[in-house]
Amino acid sequence: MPERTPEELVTFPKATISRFPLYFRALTEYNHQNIGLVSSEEMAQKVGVTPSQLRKDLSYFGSLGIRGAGYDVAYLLAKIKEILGMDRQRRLGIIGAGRMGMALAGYSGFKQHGLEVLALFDIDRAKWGPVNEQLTVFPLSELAAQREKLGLEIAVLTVPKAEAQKVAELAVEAGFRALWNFAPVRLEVPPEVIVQYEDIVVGVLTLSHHLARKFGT
Amino acid sequence: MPERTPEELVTFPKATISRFPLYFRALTEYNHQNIGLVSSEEMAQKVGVTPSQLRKDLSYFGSLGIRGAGYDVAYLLAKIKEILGMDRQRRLGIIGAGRMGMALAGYSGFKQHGLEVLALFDIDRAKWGPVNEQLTVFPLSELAAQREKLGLEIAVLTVPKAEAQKVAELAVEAGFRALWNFAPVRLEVPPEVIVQYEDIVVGVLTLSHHLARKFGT
DNA sequence: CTCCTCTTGTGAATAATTTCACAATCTCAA
DNA sequence: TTGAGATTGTGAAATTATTCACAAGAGGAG
Repeated sequence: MPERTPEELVTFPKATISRFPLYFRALTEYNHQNIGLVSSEEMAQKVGVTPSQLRKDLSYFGSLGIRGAGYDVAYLLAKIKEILGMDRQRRLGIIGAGRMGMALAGYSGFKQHGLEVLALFDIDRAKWGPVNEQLTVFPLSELAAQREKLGLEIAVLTVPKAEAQKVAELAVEAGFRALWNFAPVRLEVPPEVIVQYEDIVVGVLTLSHHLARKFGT
Repeated sequence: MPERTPEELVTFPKATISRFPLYFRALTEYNHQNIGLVSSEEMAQKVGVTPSQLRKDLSYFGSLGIRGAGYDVAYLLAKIKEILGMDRQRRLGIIGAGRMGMALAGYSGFKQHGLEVLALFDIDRAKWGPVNEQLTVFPLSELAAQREKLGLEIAVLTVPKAEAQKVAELAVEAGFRALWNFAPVRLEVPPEVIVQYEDIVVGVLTLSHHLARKFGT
């Protein structure tokens, strides 16, 4: 009696997944332009990778193209959505209604990627209440109740560094299994919880380093 | 007659530089706690890398530690500032005074990294004028003049995708040699111009992928 | 149906990055 | 001054990621 075969057992470079959003957006654009078929050459050029890297990246998830022809835009788009978990809406709750939290809450780019900010949380009672029609700032104590009610899956941590560990623990207690952490600290969480770190200054300091090195200050 | 020897000829992994901001912040903290000496073991633990990776990363820039003792916090901090080009202030101009641009302009974390936002630029005349005591939104046409006057080095592109290429060209014409691009497009620029791409959704889509894969949606 | 052209999919080769393991050498104590 | 204990710095090994190069189809023309 055959077991259900595991979805995918292949391992692939971590960087592969980080290129998928690029592919997704390129394909979205081709779709808008009513282009039905695209070659790895063409698409790779557009996103700035080599054609063989694009093909290799896709190959980890099956034979998604048509030999001799290219990739079917609509089909590949659907596959990539599936791979990135965008085939269903992901609901985010932002903890920390400071400047960073509010900016993220208002970011218009989430929608096209199947992401949705449904609530903010803060300890500061002065911030509690509706932000606009869609969005309310809740007391931090409502984390578990609202997660349940709104179906939140991802907790976004935009709190000061000193608070981050404590808040992460609250989020885990409240049932979150995925944290997107903007605070510049490593978090201690149970192994089943996934943490993604975001460090906004890395990019600009990389630039600064190149300026220093290339132009000697 | 000896030529001036080139500052550094070693090549190192690109990821090395992206770990330096982590080291920088850990060291800053040790400094505040009046810890004068720290081992690679201790510091690596704190930032979440292996001790040998930390030592290797630092070794590309010379022998920065003391065998048998560890790293001198103040000395290493100074060195890392130098490597990241933080030994002098870097001045940023943000092009695109939309939500993202304004959020970055108000980000309080830049200061401790030697970064300073000195101006915003926009085509929309409704946005022109002072934002607060420190900061003004200028017409895009003033890009070159203000870059010169304020000593701006890095242009931050927070404009819509469709505008990004054109705006990049304006920035290059205005004399910028470093672009930090938040628009999800690859930019065509002359080879001497450095572009750093920032893609805010990569992190959260990575989470989404892990959710889909680990918990099967 | 066959041939020719095109482009994918993928093992193998190459390149890049990380980890290992230990010699070098510093500190401190007696 | 010497020896014990600690921790760096770094070639070499191991691992991971990218690129190459070509066989395996797919599609279209005749």
